[in-house]
Amino acid sequence: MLVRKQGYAATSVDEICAAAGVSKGAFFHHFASKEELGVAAAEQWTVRADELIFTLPPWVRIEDPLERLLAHIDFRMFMLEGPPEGFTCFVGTMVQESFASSDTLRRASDASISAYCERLAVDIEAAIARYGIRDGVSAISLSYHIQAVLQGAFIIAKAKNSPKEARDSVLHLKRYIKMLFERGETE
Amino acid sequence: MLVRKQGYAATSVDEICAAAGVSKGAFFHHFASKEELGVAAAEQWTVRADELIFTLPPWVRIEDPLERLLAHIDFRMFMLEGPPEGFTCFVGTMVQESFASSDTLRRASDASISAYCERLAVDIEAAIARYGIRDGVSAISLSYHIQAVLQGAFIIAKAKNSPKEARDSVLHLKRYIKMLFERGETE
DNA sequence: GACGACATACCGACTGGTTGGTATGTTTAG
DNA sequence: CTAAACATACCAACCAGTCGGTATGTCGTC
Repeated sequence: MLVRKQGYAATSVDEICAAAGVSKGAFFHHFASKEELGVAAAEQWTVRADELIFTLPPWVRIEDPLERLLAHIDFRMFMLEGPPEGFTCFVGTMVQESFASSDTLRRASDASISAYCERLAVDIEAAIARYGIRDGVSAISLSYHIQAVLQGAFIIAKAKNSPKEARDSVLHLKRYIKMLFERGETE
Repeated sequence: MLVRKQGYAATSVDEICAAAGVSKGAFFHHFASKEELGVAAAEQWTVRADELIFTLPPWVRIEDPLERLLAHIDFRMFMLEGPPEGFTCFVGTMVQESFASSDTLRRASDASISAYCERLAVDIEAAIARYGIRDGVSAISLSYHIQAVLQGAFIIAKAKNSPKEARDSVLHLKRYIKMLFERGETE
């Protein structure tokens, strides 16, 4: 999607229509406003991201939940190579633009991010159940932390116009997760 | 600054002029374009952030570099309370909007972020020299990781409209740093 | 199966307002 | 007197959103 590359505000309805090959009349027939498109796009993004990350890749069938989690991190790190429109999180970008101007868009973005984090927390929970974890860290808070590191890595990668520093940051995340699970007490 | 709250694209030159109490003529007398204002704002942000984080707070005079680093993390976490315009990183937000449309703005944002990270790396380097660190982690890469976690935490806080998850993420970062330095081999 | 009544999908010219930027005039300081 | 600092009025381009119109069903009724 164009909006993913350019941002929500920077992409006009005319551009969207031209790229999608539809008329402006058709656009406003299906969406009452540009904002409504943003909400729909966020919902679709939730579905697509879930597929792309939790369904399609082969490593999602790794049995060991901790190994699966680490493979997940590796996968996200691998995505940092290549152009920003390949790794950028659509809702992460949109929420920064819209949280001040549109609560509707903010909520839609939040819903998408939360859905991802809650899905990821399931795997983390399984890993904790099997291996235990240090300091009684909760699955959901670690999940949000992973999300935060990734979002931050995207920003660094865009600013640097290079994936190097971002990749290193995700490596730090991976090391942290390993450390949390090694010697973690099973309760 | 208004741009910090609303974002670069979402803030018009007229608004900026009204808020600053100057006429549009005066604005374009000082800046050739809106983009040039963005660059100047990024430069000013570098200075202000350095003061706000590395000069003014009392804890910058803590002698132990590791304790100082951890106090720094606590400080950033504390900033997450309160409204977004209080904790938001101006250049972090701007780079997301502009990296696709203006390389000039992207470079200006990068310069600001890099300046912060390099300054922080000095403290980290001192901590490593005194205590050693696990896995031969480099000061500058840890510095960028800290930056990434903070930027990511800002996004989460904005999406959730609450600092809770973001605060927890920074706590994870703090735990990670502690773990890196505990039992680190001094070379 | 023929007919009108109504609904849905779609088109693209148009509008009112906003945008970044300019042209031109006025004030102020050295 | 001059040049920089500022103000005012203005512009063309662009923006999201509207509106009258058309083409294509798809019902119910006789």
